[in-house]
Amino acid sequence: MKIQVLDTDYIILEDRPVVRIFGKDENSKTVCGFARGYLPYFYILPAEGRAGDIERFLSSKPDVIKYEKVLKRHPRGFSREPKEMIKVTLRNPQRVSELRDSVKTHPAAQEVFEADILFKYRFMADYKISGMGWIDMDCADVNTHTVKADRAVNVTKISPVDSATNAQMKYMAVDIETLSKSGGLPDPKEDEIIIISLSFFPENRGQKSIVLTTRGINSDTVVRCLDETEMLTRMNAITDDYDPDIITGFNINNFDMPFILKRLEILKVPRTIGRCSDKQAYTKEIIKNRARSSVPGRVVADSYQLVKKNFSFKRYGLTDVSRILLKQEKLDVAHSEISKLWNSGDKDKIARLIEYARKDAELALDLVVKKQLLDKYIELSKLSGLLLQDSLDGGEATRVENLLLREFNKRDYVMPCKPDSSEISKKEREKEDQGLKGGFVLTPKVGLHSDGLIVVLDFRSMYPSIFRSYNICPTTIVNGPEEGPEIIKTPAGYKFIAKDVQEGIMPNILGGLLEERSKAKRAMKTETDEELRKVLDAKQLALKLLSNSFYGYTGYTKAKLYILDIANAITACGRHLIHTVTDTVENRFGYEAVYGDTDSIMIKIPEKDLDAGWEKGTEIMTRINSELSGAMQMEFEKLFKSFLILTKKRYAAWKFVKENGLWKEKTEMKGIETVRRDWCELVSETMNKTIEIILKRGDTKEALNYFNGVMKDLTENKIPIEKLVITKSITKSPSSYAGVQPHIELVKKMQKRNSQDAPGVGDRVGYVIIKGNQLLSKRTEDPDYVKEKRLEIDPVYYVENQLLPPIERIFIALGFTKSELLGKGRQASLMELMRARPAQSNVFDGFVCASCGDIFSSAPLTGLCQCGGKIQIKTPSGATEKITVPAV
DNA sequence: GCTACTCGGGG
DNA sequence: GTGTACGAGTAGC
Repeated sequence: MKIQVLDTDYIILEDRPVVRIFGKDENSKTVCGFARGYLPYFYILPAEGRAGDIERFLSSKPDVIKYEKVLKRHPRGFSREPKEMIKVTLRNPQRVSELRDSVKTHPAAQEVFEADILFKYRFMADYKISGMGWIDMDCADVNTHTVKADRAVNVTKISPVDSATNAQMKYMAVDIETLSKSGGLPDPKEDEIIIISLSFFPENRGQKSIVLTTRGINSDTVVRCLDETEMLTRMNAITDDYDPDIITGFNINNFDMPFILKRLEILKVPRTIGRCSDKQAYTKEIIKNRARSSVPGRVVADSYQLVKKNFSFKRYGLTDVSRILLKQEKLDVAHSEISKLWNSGDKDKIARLIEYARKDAELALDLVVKKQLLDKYIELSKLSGLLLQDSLDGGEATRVENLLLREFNKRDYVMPCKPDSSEISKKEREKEDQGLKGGFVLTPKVGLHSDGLIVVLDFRSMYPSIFRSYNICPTTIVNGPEEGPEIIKTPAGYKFIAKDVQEGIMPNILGGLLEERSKAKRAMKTETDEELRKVLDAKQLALKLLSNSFYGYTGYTKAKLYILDIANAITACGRHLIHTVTDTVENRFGYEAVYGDTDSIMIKIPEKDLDAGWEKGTEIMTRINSELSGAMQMEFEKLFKSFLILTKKRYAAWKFVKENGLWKEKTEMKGIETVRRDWCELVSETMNKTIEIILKRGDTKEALNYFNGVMKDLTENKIPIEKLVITKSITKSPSSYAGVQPHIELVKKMQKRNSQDAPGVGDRVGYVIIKGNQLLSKRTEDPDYVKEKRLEIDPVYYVENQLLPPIERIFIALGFTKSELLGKGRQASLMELMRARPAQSNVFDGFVCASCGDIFSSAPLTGLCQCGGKIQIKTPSGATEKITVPAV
């Protein structure tokens, strides 16, 4: 029988482990296979001549079933011969850590290997099983009540099957509504769940969603329950019946799942939402705000976490995320309204709350299903071997390590154990002293380049290719004084054994990954089915991610194979390469390299026509590549028609790419933020427009005029207030804030006006800064209130604190001075004064009234204090400068 | 310019 | 479960 592996775990039966494999067969039926007879083991390298002592020690241990001498290769440092090690086999995985720790401290043991590999992964590695991979099992049906599956079987033989297909998965999204007694976030110890909404893909018995509730009216998709206990019991029953493979929800890992599990525990309802009755689901909060759930036989995938990892947005609330990604609206119910609706006694209001909950679960589901958010992680599982759950939750190091284990074992190498905390701090100190140098960044020719084209050349997969071309691997590193033809010396002087003597494992793995990636990319070009094309793209991305993780892994102090020399060897090769290329381009070809970072170089050519530039770029690429070794080649894929460089790592470019013989253009920005959560929309809009004018029209004067126009509109109150709203969130009760914070001051104000509608803890407050002569933080105001009362916004604040800082960087790179930037005119001269002072000296600290001593962060436009006194410039020393701020 | 600390998302 | 844990963005020197 063939199944796709979704999850594995093990149970202990008669003091021996039984591995359980949960999967889906070709008809998408659920299968659970039991594999008996597989036992945990690890390796010991005895100190010189002390193998006998180790054996005597092991023979005294009742947990040990057997031990035997085996020949294994040490993973660190090149050696021609394997070493004699002792392989210990135990009966129970749970006893391994104890034995491992006692062996580690035994004086006759030099090093212990593979003694910290999860039993299920030990099993999967030995049987070549990957998460989401297909296997063929010889098996016989078995009767059991311990697992919930369409079929349960005893497995006698397993072999991996190579298949790119995926079984149809069943998805269920969960969303709960709760009421909070405290007023803050609900607490499962205190507060109960009032609504559970579940949504399904594919449909569950013809229904897209079901809402469980203790109030409201029964219908096809609304189930009225007596109490919370019944609601939770029914949720369990629905889960059993529908039998989802994937459980999702928006922020389910940090809210819904822990909440539900805690309520189940408190109400003594079994927590068996997984595919077995003998193991409860659990969540563990690792560090604050970082919980992870485990539901046996299923996968918990948090759509919030998936969106956050795969898209770059300003905010990640369900409202914004579904609007952008799904073009769907969430039903809006402010959380303060939930209890009002719930307790209203009004059927319609309760129905509205029910539909709100339903929509939330549907959106959470749609995100995962419609945006195919799991595809990349499914591919990562197939490649690395990790279970899907761990591909979703784990980091890059976990993936690399799991893959390394399999590949090392294939060639009789053993993997080291993870370093303990004292070893990690030792490595951190080493890394601190020796340092890990990064890529080389060419000094940029700051400013606008629009007099000709820019040819952009990149090394494709630079670091992975360096592993390959220098045969860099922990297993090939040579540390002694040896030299000679068998040894490759890298530019920084690190040495590795030549590939024809012995190929490194990392170079070998990377060769496979790079090849697979080009295959996937090629297949993508001809694939017409949109769905399949997306899967190929996910695979291609997974391959890129995984191959790019190897370099970082070797420099990660918690890695089993952290080797700083390798990380340093790689970046040094990279710097050497890009250096050589730059030198060739500038000194031999006679072009100007205007910028470059790590693996890329931007070359200015006189041609202005795109096709001519394309020809020239290709020629430059060919000339460079003919001088490089075959393994390291540069690619020419894009031209910049104009290129605005602000500093290292910050630039904007008008990019042109040739696709199927046609030119496609795009603005490319690196390191220039146009959206930031503490900037109002006007800033983003003005920045984008300014950059666009500069790049596409090449007219810096026009850009400046545009900017001056925005400032003018601002002072003349012509900017819609919506574009001036700044949002910040309230994280704790307003009274407990130590300092004065603008948005908190506004909340206090709003509470005084109407405590009912004032935002509370956890809410985001949108505010604007209005004119006035008080401290900035006192001049925050509710945008609606401003509209209603026709208050004026403070243009000085918006120019000074919002617009100017980012825009100034752009104009300064273009060679403008601040006074040119601020223009002339009465208001502007004040702005100029405010701007100029802190730049000249850093004694500027705000404004002060000469008569009453009131302090202002920005000067009142009247130039006078409320008391009528003159405003002067204040310095930190307390001394007030004699300069009086002119009135406007 | 760098390092330390905070906060997200959910009700 | 043979366990292990974030990361961007902002404030503060």
